Amino acid sequence: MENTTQSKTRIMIVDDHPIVREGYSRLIEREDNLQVCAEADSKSVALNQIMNDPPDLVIVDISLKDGSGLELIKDIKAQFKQIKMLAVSMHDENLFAERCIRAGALGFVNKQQAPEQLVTAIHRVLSGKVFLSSEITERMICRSIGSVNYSEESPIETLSDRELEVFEQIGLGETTRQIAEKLNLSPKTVETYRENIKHKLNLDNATDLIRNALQWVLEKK
Amino acid sequence: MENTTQSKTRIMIVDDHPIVREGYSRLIEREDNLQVCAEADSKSVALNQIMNDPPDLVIVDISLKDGSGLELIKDIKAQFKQIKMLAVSMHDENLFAERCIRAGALGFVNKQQAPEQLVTAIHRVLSGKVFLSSEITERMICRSIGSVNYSEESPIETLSDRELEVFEQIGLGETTRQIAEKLNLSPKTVETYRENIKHKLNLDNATDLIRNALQWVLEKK
DNA sequence: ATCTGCCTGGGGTAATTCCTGATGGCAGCG
DNA sequence: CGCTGCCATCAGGAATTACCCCAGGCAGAT
Repeated sequence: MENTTQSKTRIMIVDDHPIVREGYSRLIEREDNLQVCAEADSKSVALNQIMNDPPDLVIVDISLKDGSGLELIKDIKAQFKQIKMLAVSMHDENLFAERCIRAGALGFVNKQQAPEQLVTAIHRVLSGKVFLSSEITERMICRSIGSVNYSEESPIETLSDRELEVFEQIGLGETTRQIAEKLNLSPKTVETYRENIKHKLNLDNATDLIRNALQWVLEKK
Repeated sequence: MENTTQSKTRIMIVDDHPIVREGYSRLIEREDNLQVCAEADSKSVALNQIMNDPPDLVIVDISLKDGSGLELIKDIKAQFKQIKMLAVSMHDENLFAERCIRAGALGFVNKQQAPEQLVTAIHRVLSGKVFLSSEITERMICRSIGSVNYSEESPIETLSDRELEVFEQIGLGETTRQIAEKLNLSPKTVETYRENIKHKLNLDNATDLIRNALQWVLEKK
């Protein structure tokens, strides 16, 4: 971190699990031309560090404590256009891969994939190309062509980015007020999201909502 | 893995995320007297490997693909009494720590904790001691003091029959009103039960109550 | 240029939560 | 027997939240 070798590509890791960051570091520093220049465990810390010392590439886990990594990706894209981003998640790629790409990432890797995949993804993204699993690639193409019915296997996919964030927080046991504080929103806004989610998922009341969200979080679907 | 130094303690890692396993490996192999002897991404693979070549300690992520890591912990305890176990999870320790200990693990570490914590935990567990956060330790002690029977039972035992009935209904997703109709009670009465339950189980709000009730219902099977 | 969806929040009423307290029953105990 | 404690049952009232309707700004699509 203190030794700035000129030739190496500088990578920043954003994940709220220190042990996972260790894993990334190990994989990255095994490569000759890559080095880890910074780590962060939250959106705010990440943005600060990027401002002080911008890296070439940021690896973002989209499930962060203080809201969503999706927000971070959008912010980085808005403020630092030249920085490339690779999204990582333990969640189902069907649900998040497209969102990450739309938000501004160039690639998406699932944590269950092999470690070599991550390295491959890094190199592809650094060269400006997109890295996605073949399934997601195909799905995105089909959808852009207009095959309407290639989408929405689960009603959860119909949730917007923000709604999905709130849904996850509900599943983590947070109350409306707590979610509002975490995401820096008015409680009223969070209430609206809860209403929207209930409509989209066809849920009748708050109890059902909590139940579904909890189940989803536990099953990581 | 190929170099079998006699003096080193042999550790097995069970986690379904390869990148996370990398992180563990890096931390463990930084220690002079520890080595990673095997990795597994599921319960069945883990049990097979243990049968062929038992390690000294197993690190188990309790959220595995093929069911719960809790099952794995129980199985290992049943079949290989001498193997020590350390449970790891990204989920809230309040939800799982006690269960892991009851299942047979000697320690519990949250993935959000610092990496050094994991190393500390490994050493403690290897020396036969328990590793838990101070919060959980205190909670478990308080509970054993407060309850009549000193066994490792949950405070759910302290609920009266009626309270338990209501608790189960909550876990099944019924609202206060629905429960009142089902049990032929005034909604007010059901509310009182909910209050009592929250007190006895030390829960702060309705969300936590639903969360615990649902968890309990799911676990009964 | 209009339309649609998303993000953000406010207003107002119904419902629920949460705390306090009350009644009667029942069981144990001195 | 009277006292005490626990349980089941409900009520009152204040605070909070859920729920439904609505709206502006903004971005992308048609």
